Amino acid sequence: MIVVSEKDILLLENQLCFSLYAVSKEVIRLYKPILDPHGLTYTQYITLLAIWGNDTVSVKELGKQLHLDSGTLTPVLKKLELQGYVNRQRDYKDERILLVTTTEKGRELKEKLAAGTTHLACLLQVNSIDLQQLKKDIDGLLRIIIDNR
Amino acid sequence: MIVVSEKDILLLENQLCFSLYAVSKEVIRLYKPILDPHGLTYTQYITLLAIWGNDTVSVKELGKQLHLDSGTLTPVLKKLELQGYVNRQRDYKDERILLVTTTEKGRELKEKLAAGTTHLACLLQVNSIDLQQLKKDIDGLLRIIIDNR
DNA sequence: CCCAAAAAGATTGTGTACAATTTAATTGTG
DNA sequence: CACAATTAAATTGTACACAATCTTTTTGGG
Repeated sequence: MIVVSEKDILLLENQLCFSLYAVSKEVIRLYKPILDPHGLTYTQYITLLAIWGNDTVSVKELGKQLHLDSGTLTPVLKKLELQGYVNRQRDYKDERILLVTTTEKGRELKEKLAAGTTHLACLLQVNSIDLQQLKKDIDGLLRIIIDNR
Repeated sequence: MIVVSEKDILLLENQLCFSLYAVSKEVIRLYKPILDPHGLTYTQYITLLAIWGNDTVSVKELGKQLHLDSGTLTPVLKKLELQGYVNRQRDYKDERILLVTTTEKGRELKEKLAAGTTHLACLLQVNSIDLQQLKKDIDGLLRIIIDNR
């Protein structure tokens, strides 16, 4: 086992946090050419992913799944509505709750995006890293952090 | 080997990109209580890490190490200078280049932060994940992405 | 039933990120 | 040497991300 000495802890290249930060941004960058033609940002994209994974979903539940709050989601959802990809309407049983659903145009977009993202997955998969295992490890770390807070 | 079917690719929970995005934000959140008392943001923190790792460094080289451009770095560096943690001055041999160095106050801050971040590392290390290996895998992925662009 | 507390979004303000453009300095080529 | 091309930062504009606050609606205890 390699131990990082006290002295070296504060080196950028020894920081797991920075590796995560950097790779996250680079992966988001990979999505840009796929999303741009549809006028989508990455945040809009993952928001749509979450919406597609739920028949009907509240902003609060979306925020929980996406690790985002209403301050971020409200403008994103308004934009997606403006683009015609989602519907926003209050729950008639509880007017505090805003329910979000996908539209027909949103469903069509989902079909179109499947091809591009499959291509992206292949681009990475040709290489030697086990992405499935990597994702499991990252999700494990995520769980530990969330359970400890 | 588990294969994700075409149909399930566009599920949020199957997206490696989202796991990276989420865990990166959560790890940054962990740093907040450590950085806040010093009036530092996470971006300022990693920028300082990079500066501490170099005697003298240009904005361009900082950007390369941090995966950030001058649009992000210029205001961050100005703030760090205002707080007294770094010096900014043009290279007398080439006035286009801005050279950044740490100050005595910056070096003192480094000492103070070492304790907090060691604590943070321990908080995660008690658990079952091999963070060293995880970092290696993430850095491997980062390398592949960068080499392919 | 009434009203304080809680809950869900929306809003506001600050600080990134990053693309695109601008400015100033330097380099390379005729 | 002159000047176009290149380079390094800074600036501008847009879109998050998140803390803090505000508004509206609902809930729960007396």
